[in-house]
Amino acid sequence: MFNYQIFKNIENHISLNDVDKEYLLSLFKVKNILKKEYVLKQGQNCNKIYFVEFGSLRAFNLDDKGKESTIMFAVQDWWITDMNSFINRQPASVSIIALENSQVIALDFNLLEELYLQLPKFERFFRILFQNAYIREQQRVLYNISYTTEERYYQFIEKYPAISQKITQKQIASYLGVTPEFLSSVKKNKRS
Amino acid sequence: MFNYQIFKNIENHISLNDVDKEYLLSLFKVKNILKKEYVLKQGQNCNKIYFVEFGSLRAFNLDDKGKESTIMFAVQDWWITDMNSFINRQPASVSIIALENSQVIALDFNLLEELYLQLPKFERFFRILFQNAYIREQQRVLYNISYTTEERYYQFIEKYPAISQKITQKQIASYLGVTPEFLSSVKKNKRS
DNA sequence: CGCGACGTTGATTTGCCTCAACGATTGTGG
DNA sequence: CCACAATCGTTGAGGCAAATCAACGTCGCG
Repeated sequence: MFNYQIFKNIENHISLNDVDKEYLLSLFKVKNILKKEYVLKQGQNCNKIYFVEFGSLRAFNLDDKGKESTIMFAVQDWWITDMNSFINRQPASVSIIALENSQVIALDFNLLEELYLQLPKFERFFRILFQNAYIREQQRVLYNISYTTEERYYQFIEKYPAISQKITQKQIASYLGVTPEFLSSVKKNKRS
Repeated sequence: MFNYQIFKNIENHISLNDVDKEYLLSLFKVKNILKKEYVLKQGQNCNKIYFVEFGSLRAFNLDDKGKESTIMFAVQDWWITDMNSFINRQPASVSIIALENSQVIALDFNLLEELYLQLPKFERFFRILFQNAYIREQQRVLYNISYTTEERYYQFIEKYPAISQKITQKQIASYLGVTPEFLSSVKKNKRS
């Protein structure tokens, strides 16, 4: 029961004893999700944060013109949610969908708040988690505003090879913020 | 001595007694910065995080073609650093410069690590700080890849009026990732 | 087998950049 | 305090980057 991936993930930053793990298991909800099944739908209130035990998910926004923009992918060992919706109790601006059959561990907002009080070391764990997430997003902003599409494409597949294997060209394009047609033409003019 | 802005900022999320404040004061370095003075130069190792007591700063990347990309602005009551450099001990990918005469409070990386150990409630404080920073950056990514330049311009000045007052068109353009000339032409075709 | 989504290609249009020029503002040294 | 230099914001011409739209072969799935 204790050999969930999530414990290893947490123990990268803080230590857990068996009592902690028992307690955590009482908070977690393990969910199996089918390919193409939605974990969250845009507009809903998102009150859970998810950890991917195995499989892969995609979070994307759908605008009023029908254009999809991929905010993030999550493969094994990643955390994912609509953070603004989760923290500030706002309607979600993204949907989260499974790219393949997956297993996630869901942690409810109120239970997480309770966890912070019961085991303050989780403040540290999530401090480090958010710190890294912030760094990643800040670098992504820099790439978006200062690099070309070609550069961003190759940076993406080099930085996230595990993700790149599981997704389509169309999905990478929506992550980069370009059309699939344009990404296709960029790839044709191979790396100079 | 205790009436620094930074204490109010911290007390938005955790409570401080006078002993805490004394201790904090021993960690802080208060710095006055002149307009156009650099707080951090790209390439250096950044081992400090800064809180803006008053004034305003700008963090920007300079690429090999001489193009500036503004990563963030910080006015009174904001925290700013090159987070990747600060946390991962990497060379900074941005410079930070004062837009006007300013006062910042600098906190050293090692002293912050010490602070986490001495006063664990600061894990909570920075957990919340990074959580919010992550949410902001994630929304900025979404804006970047799914909205037009015109939309992003008006969103920026509505969201950050205090910042908008203090900066030039050129700086907004470099934050949005477009040229000053193009931003100028966008503004001419006023909001339809 | 047949449908629908995907990846590609090409033609056309639009968004945005580059470069150059200009007046207006700001800053600076004498 | 003035004169000059530097930077800023704007405008316009031309070129490239990227979107749009339509067409077509391929593949996975029911």
